[in-house]
Amino acid sequence: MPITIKDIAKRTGVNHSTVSRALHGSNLISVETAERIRKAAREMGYQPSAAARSLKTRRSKVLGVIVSSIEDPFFSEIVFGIEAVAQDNGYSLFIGSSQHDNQRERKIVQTMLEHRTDGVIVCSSSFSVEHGRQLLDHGFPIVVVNHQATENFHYSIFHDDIDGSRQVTRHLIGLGHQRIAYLGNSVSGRTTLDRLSGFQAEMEAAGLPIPEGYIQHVPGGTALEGREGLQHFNGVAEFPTAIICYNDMIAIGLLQACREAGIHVPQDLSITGFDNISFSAFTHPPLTTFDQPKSSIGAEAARLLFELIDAEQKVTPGTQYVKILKGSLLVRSSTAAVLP
Amino acid sequence: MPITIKDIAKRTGVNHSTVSRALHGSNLISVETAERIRKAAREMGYQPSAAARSLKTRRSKVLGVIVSSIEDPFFSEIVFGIEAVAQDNGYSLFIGSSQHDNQRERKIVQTMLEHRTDGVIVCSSSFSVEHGRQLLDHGFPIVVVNHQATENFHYSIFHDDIDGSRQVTRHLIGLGHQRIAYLGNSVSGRTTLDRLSGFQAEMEAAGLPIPEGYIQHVPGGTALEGREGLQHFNGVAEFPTAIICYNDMIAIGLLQACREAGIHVPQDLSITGFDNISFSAFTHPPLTTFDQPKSSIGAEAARLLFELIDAEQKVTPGTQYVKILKGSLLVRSSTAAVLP
DNA sequence: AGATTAGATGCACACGTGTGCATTCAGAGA
DNA sequence: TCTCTGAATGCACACGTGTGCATCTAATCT
Repeated sequence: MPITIKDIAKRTGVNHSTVSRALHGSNLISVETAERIRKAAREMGYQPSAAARSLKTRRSKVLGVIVSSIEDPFFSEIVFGIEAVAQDNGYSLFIGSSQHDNQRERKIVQTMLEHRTDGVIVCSSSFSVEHGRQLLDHGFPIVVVNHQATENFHYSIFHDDIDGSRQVTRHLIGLGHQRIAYLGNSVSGRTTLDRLSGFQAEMEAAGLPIPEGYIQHVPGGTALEGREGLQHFNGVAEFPTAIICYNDMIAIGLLQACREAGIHVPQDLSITGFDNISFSAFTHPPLTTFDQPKSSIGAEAARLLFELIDAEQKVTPGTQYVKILKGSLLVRSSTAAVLP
Repeated sequence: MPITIKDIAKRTGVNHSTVSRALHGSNLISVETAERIRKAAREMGYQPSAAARSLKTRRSKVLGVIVSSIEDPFFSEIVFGIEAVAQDNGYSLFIGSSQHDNQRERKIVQTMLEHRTDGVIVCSSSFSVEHGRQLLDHGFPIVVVNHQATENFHYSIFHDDIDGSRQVTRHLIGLGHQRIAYLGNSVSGRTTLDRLSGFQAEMEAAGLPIPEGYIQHVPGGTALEGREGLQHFNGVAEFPTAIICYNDMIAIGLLQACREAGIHVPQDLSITGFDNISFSAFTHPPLTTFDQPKSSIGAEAARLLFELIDAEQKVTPGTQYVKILKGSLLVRSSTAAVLP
């Protein structure tokens, strides 16, 4: 049976409301009694009941985080950034990973609703519009991270994928590459399209053509899908000298497939990733990639959400707030100058 | 302003207690009114308040999970197993990652206490005894996973590291290796010691000596520490033909260091990992490792915890329950027969 | 000395839900 | 017709906390 403020009140001979005020540092209470009460609370090992507090204050001091898969190192670094900011503001996190499963997503949203989470951060590109609407209808402030359907949510944090992709492409062009291909992820929506258009824009700026079949998409973002990618390019007229991959995991799979096929990276083929997950430093060869500021993205999302919570929906409706963060190119050893 | 059962009561013209019973499927309520109430609840978009419910029932329907670092793929797979069982039982998870930081750990424990989590699963080998005691003093059921100080907690789930390590060692001996070294992680306590003693036991059973300097420890379990490992063995009289690593990440770092030093794996040196994190299938060469049933371990921990919750501390005190799970050897390409 | 004021504390209600007990009502049995 | 029984529903309190208002005391002012 946990200790309550009434227990403390009984022991110190005051009313429970006095205890409540003393523990909140209210200046209505004299310093001596306040100190006496705090001392008793410490000695008795008092821990306030979050349930009772949030029932009364209508603030749960909890943020909901919905992520497609928590074991994906990309997302866990974003969560890391969120958690730091949340802790600084005295908030805890409710994390749910949907695993791209609508049923699980439903249960997670249900949990957020029941726990009256003060706000929700969505880091799942596949998050369904229906569930988003459900949260919004219940008045939940929402911030989405890298989401495709930005028109459905008013507050988003984005990474500048176009800029990142241009930097990667420019790096390859600078190394003398002319036949550069793009291997995308067809299920990731806006993100893959931005990276594709950044690639296209930079190629066009350099006056380089993109041959037939040089733009391919695999249905997913894991290493297994990356392995499949190689087969696509084996079918084109002239094999590329460089392949830009949608993300690190695809690049890693492609790397393995190339090794098995006797294609040497970077001598025969340059390969680039995207995201800079921690593992990409330990591939063979270490992967040239684009370092997305994952932790900052998470932190920024949390900060924006806290602003919304403080504003209590008093922001003018109809406005759309979008914050765009930039990353930086990380050159390792999977790219090299093209042979003359 | 969320919908409450009183709102539903007003609309259907009954008392709120009738609504409460109807939504719980109590047979005190006539089927017609119950259906009428449920219909109204659906239409109004009612979501019960977790705070109010847990305040009244003294059950939060939330499990706490304390993990040392959530971005470690090893832990996230365990969490995955926990989450599945929790969801089946109508529970949600409160996840906190301590990052081996006592201050953060304190905040996490605080959160669990305030939210009156129905139980706690600890997956952090560095979890402090002091915080464990604090949770126990407040009557929290605790299940620890792979924890070193098992004597402080009554309920634990373990992976059979001794057996696993013996299987790995036997595999190498079967390939003809005689000079086998062990690269451990000095900060991981019991786990590394068990893996070490499994190695020693199997070597002794095969009548093989372990030369001076063949047992080394690095202060951590990441790839960077694995890289350091190579230097240790460069100093010994005769270089080993195989190195058993504490875990996959260390093996991956060692693999990279070997490549840079011109040591060919597995021709010159066999290397084994431990845990089978998803990434180990994509190293070069793919890593031979021991597949720890991470998801099952998490699931088993959750099941045990639910038993404790149901028993409501009615278990006889002083008893110690330990469940041990076994994994299986996974042979890939980082090990090979020793050259004659 | 009496009136006023500021400071400190208690009282009582509210938050949303669950549940023991009382109450009502209809139908069955005597 | 009257009593009894069981089904269905309402009443009221409790869970732990926060807060507006009332109350009380002692100090200050006129």
